Amino acid sequence: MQLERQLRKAGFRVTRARRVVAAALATAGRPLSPAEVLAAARRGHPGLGRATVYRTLNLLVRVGLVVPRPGPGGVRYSLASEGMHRLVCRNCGAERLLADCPAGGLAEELARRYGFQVEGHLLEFYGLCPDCRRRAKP
Amino acid sequence: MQLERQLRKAGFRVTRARRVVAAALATAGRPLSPAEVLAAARRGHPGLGRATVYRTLNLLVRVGLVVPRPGPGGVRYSLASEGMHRLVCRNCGAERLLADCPAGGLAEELARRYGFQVEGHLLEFYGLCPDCRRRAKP
DNA sequence: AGTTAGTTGAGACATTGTATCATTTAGGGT
DNA sequence: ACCCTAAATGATACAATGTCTCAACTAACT
Ligand SMILES: [Zn+2]
Ligand SMILES: [Zn+2]
Ligand SMILES: [Zn+2]
Ligand SMILES: [Zn+2]
Repeated sequence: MQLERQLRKAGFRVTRARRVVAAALATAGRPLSPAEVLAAARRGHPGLGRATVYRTLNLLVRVGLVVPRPGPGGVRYSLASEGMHRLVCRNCGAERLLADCPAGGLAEELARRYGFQVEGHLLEFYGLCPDCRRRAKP
Repeated sequence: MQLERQLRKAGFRVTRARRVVAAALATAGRPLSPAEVLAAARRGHPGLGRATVYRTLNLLVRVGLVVPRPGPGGVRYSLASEGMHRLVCRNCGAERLLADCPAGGLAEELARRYGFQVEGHLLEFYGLCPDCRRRAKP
C-alpha cells in the first residue's frame, strides 16, 4: 500500500494513528480541516488524540502523501493524488475540479535546471464562479 | 493604483489600514504570516489592531488582490501578482520561483467551459529540494 | 519473547482567529 | 467646506487552533 511504502522509505513507523488518518482523507474524497480529520478518524479509532492528528498531518505532508490547501476558514488537507487541478472562486470559495493538465511534462526540465526532484504539482485558477460573477455585475 | 481600483469596484472603502496592509505585502516581496503583516504594517500605522489585519487580509483575498498560501508554520499571504509559479520542497519548505508558465492560455477556455471568470492562477511543483534529496539518499 | 527508540494521548499551555461594541472615518450630498 | 450616515476600526473578551511535555505504549528488529 502507498502509505506504508512512503513511511518506511523515509524511516518512519506504520502506526494505527497514521493509517486511520490517511484512511479518513482517502474516503472523504475532499479536502478536510484538521478538526474534520479528527472527527472522521475517530470513527475507526475512538481514542485518537488531537495532537496526534496535527503531528500526523504534518508528517504525511513531509512524506509527500498529503498536500495542504488554504481556503476560506483555514487550511485543509487532501491526498496528494487527487484534485490537484481546480478552479476556485476567490469570493465564495466554490471549487470545481479539472481534468486535463498542461504542466505534466515539466518535471524533468525542472529537475535538470534546479536539481529539484519533482513528484507532483498543484494548478489552481483563481477568479469568480458564475454566481459571484453575476452578483458582482452591478 | 491597483488597490484603490479593486476595492472601489467591489464597493468597499479605501482606508488607511487597507493601504498599509497592502503596502506591507508589496514591500516584503515574500509571503507573510498575519503576525508578520501586523508587525510590518505597524511601522506605518502604530495603532493598527490585530483584528483589523485579519479582516483586511480576508477582504483583500475576496477582492482578488491577495492570495493565501499554506506552508510549514501556517498560512501566509502574498500579492496575487507575484510568485505564482514555484517549486516547493515538501520536506523543508524551501521555495524557488519560476519564470515561465505553461498555463497562460487556458483562461478563455475555462471561461467558456465553466462560466468561470479566471483572473490568475497558482502553479506549484512539489518535491524535494537538492539538500533534502541528498539527505534522503541513505 | 525481550529490547528499545519512535510514537502516542492527556492535558497544560501558547498562539491564532473571531465576536462584540463604542468610537472613528471615508465618501457622498448639501 | 461641512454634515450625515453607514462602513470600518481598535480594544477587549472570547473561542478555536496548534504546540509542548512527559509518562505510557507499541512497532520493528533480534
Ligand atoms: Zn463564488
Ligand atoms: Zn497537472
Ligand atoms: Zn528541502
Ligand atoms: Zn502561469
